[in-house]
Amino acid sequence: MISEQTASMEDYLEAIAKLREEEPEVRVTQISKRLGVKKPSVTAALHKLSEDGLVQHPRYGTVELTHQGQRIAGEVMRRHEVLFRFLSEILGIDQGIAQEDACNMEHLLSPTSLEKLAKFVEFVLTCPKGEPAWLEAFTYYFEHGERDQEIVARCLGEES
Amino acid sequence: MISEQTASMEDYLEAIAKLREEEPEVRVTQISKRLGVKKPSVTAALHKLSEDGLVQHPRYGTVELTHQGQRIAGEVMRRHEVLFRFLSEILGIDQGIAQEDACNMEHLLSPTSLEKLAKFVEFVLTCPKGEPAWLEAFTYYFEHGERDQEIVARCLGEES
DNA sequence: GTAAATAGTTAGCCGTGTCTAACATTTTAA
DNA sequence: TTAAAATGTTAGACACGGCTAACTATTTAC
Repeated sequence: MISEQTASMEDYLEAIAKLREEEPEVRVTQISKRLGVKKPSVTAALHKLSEDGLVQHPRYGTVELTHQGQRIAGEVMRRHEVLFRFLSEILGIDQGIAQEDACNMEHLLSPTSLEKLAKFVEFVLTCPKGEPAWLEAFTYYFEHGERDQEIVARCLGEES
Repeated sequence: MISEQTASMEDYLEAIAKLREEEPEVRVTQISKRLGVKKPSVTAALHKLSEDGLVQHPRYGTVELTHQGQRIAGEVMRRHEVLFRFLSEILGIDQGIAQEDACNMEHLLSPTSLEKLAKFVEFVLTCPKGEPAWLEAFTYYFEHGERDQEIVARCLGEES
């Protein structure tokens, strides 16, 4: 019942959880394809996760997450989601790259940073009147290398 | 002259570069202490980096980065710096945790995301009139769970 | 119902990166 | 100048997480 998992094991848990959302049965071959690893690697990983009480996997059978496994998979997916949204929706990064980066970093973000980042994303994207002026200003700044004075003035409002 | 390095090797390069900033001579023991690994691990790493043309290291001697090594170390440090500033100065995360998270993620951020994030940090922190109102608004939002209407109004300016 | 195809496992290998124990070198200080 | 301390290396082990080759079990199709 060990819960601290390596990045690799977290990837397996996440893959199983995602596959489970798509199909009623999860099998070694699906996991293998999804993660781009060979089947014996999956078998080995499942064996380890099984020992840690995170998956159930009868020989030649289907794969199920235990409650613990689901909990961890959920945490990983949440980190992925938050990172992905930050990268794609706030920084405006191409979705493919954002997915890749989120996949890589999702194993390393501390709980503290996760919560702050989640709030930050939520704050920005649920801003009254939609996307705030400063996000627009950032896009302009990134593309042109300098600020658009008109947007800046709008951003600063009556303080300017 | 291979340049794609693992996270671990990047850590060594970064540590050497940082130590070199502090002292005129870099030795195995310093690297060992800084990274929290035993000396034989350092020796092994230096051997590999030496083969890749990234460090110079005579037996029992001091460690120097080659130009290539410096270049890579510089890139890692830049990624670290950008991540750290984002986490600590924008999200307002405790410096210790921000350092840790930056250390972990610095090996994984894609060039695209790095540039966007760098611009984002620069944009926010060099905003005319200092810290923009929305950063203040975010802090309030994070701490209280809801928006301060007065700040929102200020943030939105004449658009509201 | 049996043969072929598919799915899954086992065994054994490899590279990475860590460690300890033992040895070698260099530096320091008496 | 030489003995002790500090520094660094080598050798060998181990965990992790991939791989291939060969085997076993299950499913499919005739």
